[in-house]
Amino acid sequence: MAKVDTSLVAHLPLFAGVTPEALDEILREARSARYPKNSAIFEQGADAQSFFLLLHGHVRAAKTTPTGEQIVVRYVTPGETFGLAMAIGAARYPATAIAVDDSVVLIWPTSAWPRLVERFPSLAANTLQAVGTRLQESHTRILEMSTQQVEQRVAHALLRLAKQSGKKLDHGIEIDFPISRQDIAQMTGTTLHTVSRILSGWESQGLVESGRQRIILRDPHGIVVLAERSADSGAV
Amino acid sequence: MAKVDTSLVAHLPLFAGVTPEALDEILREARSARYPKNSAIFEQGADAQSFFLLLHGHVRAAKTTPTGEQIVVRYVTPGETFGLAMAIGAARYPATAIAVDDSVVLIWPTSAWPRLVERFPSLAANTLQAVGTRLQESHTRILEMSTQQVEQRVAHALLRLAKQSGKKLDHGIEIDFPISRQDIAQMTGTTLHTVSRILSGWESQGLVESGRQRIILRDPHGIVVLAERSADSGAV
DNA sequence: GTCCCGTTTTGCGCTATCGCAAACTATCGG
DNA sequence: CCGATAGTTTGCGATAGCGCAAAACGGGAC
Repeated sequence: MAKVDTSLVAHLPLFAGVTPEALDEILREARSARYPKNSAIFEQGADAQSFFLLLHGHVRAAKTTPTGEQIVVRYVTPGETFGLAMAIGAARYPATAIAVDDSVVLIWPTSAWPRLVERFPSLAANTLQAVGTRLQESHTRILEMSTQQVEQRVAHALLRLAKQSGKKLDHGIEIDFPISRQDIAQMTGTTLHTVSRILSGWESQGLVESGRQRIILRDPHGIVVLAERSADSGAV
Repeated sequence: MAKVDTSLVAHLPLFAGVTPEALDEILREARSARYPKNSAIFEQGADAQSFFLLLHGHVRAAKTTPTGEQIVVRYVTPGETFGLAMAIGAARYPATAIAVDDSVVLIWPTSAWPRLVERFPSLAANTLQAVGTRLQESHTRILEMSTQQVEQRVAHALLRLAKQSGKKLDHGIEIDFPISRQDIAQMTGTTLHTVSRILSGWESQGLVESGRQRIILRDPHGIVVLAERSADSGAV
């Protein structure tokens, strides 16, 4: 099995408080794999046989209803873990994970988790922290969906994406992976039509520049203003 | 300090894998307190000086926007922990906790957490599991808010409450603590007006019986049917 | 027993947003 | 270079649910 270079991952929060030797031992249990753009890493409902650490690329986690509607649960960025079904004692994945870009991941068998946690308790503590943060973010999302209009929610979503995966250009911030109107709709609880209308509007105001699966925030601050604007303050 | 009886809490999932002696040691660091109905246990934004385990009663965790709108994040039932800001590395509480009934809690100083986790790693693992489950539930809630109509969301919310805190009566299931239309609205992302209308409708169909801060599901199965009904299938 | 206050009910107009339909357009494979 | 395909734009009703307002109600405090 190809050995994984510890220096690539040693600095990750996940491994905070883990000695280099221990890290080496942890990595020895992992294998790495590459997933091409648009390929599925695991499917909702499938046996949770592995958990993952994203090294490179971007992964979209989406949850589907019995009737086929989807929401995007989150975008995974390099350095984050995903597919931790075992952390909640679930035997099956609660969502589907798709590589939105060519992606490289480390893969551990789920069965290794209890042993790893026992030998390296800080893994559990670090994971708890990560999951707690995500819970936090979930609550914020619920709060937004409950209290804000679609335009503000979209603004917040874009700002979050830009912060997480924004590439600074001289003329703005570009979201660093392919993302469609539909994806944004599924992040904000609306339809691709409404997202399209909103982005068209913003584009004509010079706030964004966008195209097929591509969005550049030309005026991030202007979008912050939109995001914070309370429902009434009228336009134009 | 009054000693807490270990037998009351030994069976909780939180303490799974913890020996009786260890449990004793953990409990020695806690104090207990009683909060009367409608009193605040902690406020959003306050210094997270303690974390809590609910022994008796019910606690509502709510998150407030800068503009004053609220959502109910969850209802805490006996045996669950809350106020675990430290788990996500936060120095302040992200929500407000209110006792909705006379409630009894165990209280640990936040500062004790790192030491407890180090000495008793299963605490971290168990907490991770609990937090993971809540993350899961959050995602389900987001999915519902994104894809279902208000009536279905209210149906789901009531069923969840009934499952969590339902008291079986011969003529139905009663939700075991005071809950207003407003509370349900804040759980489902709607207004108290709409909730009131929906409950009135259900009441006239014999599905529920309700009054001031009180709801009895007379026909739980009928409500399940409502909850699962897809958007189109019309009424009457 | 009576008063007061928080909760609930209900009516009515309004509008943000959906849903459907159709045209348009980049991008990629060949 | 060109056609096919997936993604995007836009128009036009339809409507679920909000927001406001006001009345009715129930329960506890004294």
